[in-house]
Amino acid sequence: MPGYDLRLQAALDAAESVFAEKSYGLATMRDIAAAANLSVAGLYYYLPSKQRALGMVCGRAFQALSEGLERALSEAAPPDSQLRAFVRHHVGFITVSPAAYRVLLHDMEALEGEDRVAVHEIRRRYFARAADLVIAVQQQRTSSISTRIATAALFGMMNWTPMWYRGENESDASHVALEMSTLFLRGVAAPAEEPAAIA
Amino acid sequence: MPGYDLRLQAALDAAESVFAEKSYGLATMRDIAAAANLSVAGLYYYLPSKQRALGMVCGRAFQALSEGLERALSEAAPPDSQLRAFVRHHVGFITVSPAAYRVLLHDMEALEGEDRVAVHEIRRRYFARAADLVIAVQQQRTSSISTRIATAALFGMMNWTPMWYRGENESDASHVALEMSTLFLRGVAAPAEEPAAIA
DNA sequence: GGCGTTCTAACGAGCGTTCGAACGAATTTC
DNA sequence: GAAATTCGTTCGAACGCTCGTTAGAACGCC
Repeated sequence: MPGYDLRLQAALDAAESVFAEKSYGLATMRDIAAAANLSVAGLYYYLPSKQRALGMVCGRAFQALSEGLERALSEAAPPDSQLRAFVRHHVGFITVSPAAYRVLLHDMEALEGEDRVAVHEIRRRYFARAADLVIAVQQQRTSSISTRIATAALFGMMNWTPMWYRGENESDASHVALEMSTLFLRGVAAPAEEPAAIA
Repeated sequence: MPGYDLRLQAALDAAESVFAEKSYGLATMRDIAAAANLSVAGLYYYLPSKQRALGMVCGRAFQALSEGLERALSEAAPPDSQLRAFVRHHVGFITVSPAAYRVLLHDMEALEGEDRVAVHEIRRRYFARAADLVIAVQQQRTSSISTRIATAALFGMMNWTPMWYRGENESDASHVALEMSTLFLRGVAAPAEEPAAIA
């Protein structure tokens, strides 16, 4: 029954946008039902509860984020290019799906039970993947900055994007990604070998 | 009546920590009352409403943040030192008052009416002050990165700190601030004049 | 006795959730 | 071929509960 799954995704879209706009605690099932063009009881045919709706929204978002990452990284080989690809993908996701990412940033802490454990595990893996890239980049250089802080700084600058980015087309987003990865790569340390020979 | 103001601050402390832990939407006045060791009605003697409590918490936090900034910047003259002082102050505030900063990051959007306008104005000024520092730093260098993105990246890496920082003493925080400002200054561009003379 | 402070108890509203009926399009029955 | 039946889907209406907020009385210190 493809019709059911299509309407489930539409219900999750509605929940996602309402959570993103009002935050989980202030959002009501009546808000979500209105956004989904359903009655409240009609909405419950697709979403078992408000709490599970949050879990499904978060799970769906992180799933898309993680799958996209593997696709993006498979196209680049050297550490610098891999890191640039990672930033491009991450910033791209944030700008293409701002509502989904707002929920992940803002409301993930409101998860409980199994959903909380599962989603946190996906996130942990995603972060670990990024940390590995930072380590690979640092190993090519004489980096004085701790990996822990460098990774955190990288995520910080990317995840702050929703607060100010108002770009429209995809080239705006990849421009942001390009400048951010440049700032990061240059900031983490000068390359071990300079382009011009020293002696 | 110094006793009143002391207990008002205690009530705001309670509200701040509950907001930080549960987020504004999920926090209840009963939670805050319990944290303040007051009955619900007793709490209302100090806080006119939940909404105004959020406004007062945010206002108090931004006030402290802004006042501390002026103090921190008055001690450093050259642009680089000023930016380093700014980062040290900002990261210091986040690590010393994590609850306050969590509320600012997370729940400020839930503000309404006059409180919203007033707090947003303080934030705008604070951000503008930081942007000026970034401009001053960039003018000393050949920076290829847009000021807008650079400023956003700087705020992003600093504001992400609460997500991972678990340091205890003040030296941990200033170490983080040092590495972050180094990453940023080095990343924004190479200095125009090298420390060693060129010709 | 007065006043600043705190309490117990309750109000009305809105919340998440559920019940039982009604819809409509297949599918079956005669 | 029309009537009856099934089943996935949607609905209006309501349940019980918790929320923010308030009234009014009691406390303790000057």
